[in-house]
Amino acid sequence: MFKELDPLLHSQLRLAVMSLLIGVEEADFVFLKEKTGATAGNLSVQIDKLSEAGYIRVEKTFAGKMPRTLCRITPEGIAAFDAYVKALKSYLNIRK
Amino acid sequence: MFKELDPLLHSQLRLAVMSLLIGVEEADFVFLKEKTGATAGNLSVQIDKLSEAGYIRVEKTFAGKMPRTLCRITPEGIAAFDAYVKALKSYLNIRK
DNA sequence: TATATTTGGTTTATAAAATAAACTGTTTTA
DNA sequence: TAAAACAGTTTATTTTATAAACCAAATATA
Repeated sequence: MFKELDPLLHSQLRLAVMSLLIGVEEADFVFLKEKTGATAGNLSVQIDKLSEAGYIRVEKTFAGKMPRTLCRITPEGIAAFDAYVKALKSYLNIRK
Repeated sequence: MFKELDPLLHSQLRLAVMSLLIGVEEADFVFLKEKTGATAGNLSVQIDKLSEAGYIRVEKTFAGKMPRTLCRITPEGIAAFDAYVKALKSYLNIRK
C-alpha cells in the first residue's frame, strides 16, 4: 500500500540539497546555503549525513586560503532520490 | 525556490493517514492501523496531532462496549494536503 | 596597525518528533 | 475462570532537526 520513505531523504533540508545537486554537476556550500536558506550549522550537519550515506560526495578544497566545500550527487544518490519520489507517489496519487 | 513543507504533513505516518482519509468518507482506527501498518501507540499519537491541527475530526463512539474511533478529513485538512503536494513539487520537478 | 567584521565553515547543545513499550478496560475464547 | 485478544491511551526512549556557540582566516575600518 504505502512504500517506505527513505528517512534520509524525508527531511526538508536534505531533500532540497539533493534536489539542487541532481540538477547540476557540482555545487559549493555557499551556493547550497543561499538556495536553501538554511543556517550554516544545519547545512553542515545535513551535508555530512548525505555524505555518510554515500548519496553525495564532498570535496574540501581551498579557494586561496578560504575553504571551499564542493558537493556532487553520486549514482547511489540519484537512485535513492528516484526511489524516494516513486515511493512518495504512493502517498499522493490516491485521488484521480 | 523551495516552499515550506508543512511539518505536520511531512511525516510518513501522518501523511499516510491523510492520504487514506482523503479518498474516503470516514475511516476507523482499526482500518487506519491495518492500512498503514503502524503500531497502535504511534497511530494514536499521530491521529491526535492531526486532530489538534484541525486537519481531521475524530469521533469516539462505541460499538457495543468496544471503543470505535472514527476519523474524517476536514476542509482545512484537504487544503493543507493540497498545499503540501504543491510544495513538494518544488523539490521534485527540478529535472525535465 | 590594531581591531572589528565578515566569510566559510564545524561542533556542541537544545528542542521537537517519531516510535516503542507499557498500561487500561473490555470482550471473547479455551 | 483464566488466558488471550481488541481497541486504544499514556509514558518513556530514541532519533532528528535546528540553533547557538565556536574557530580560523580574510577583509574592511578607524
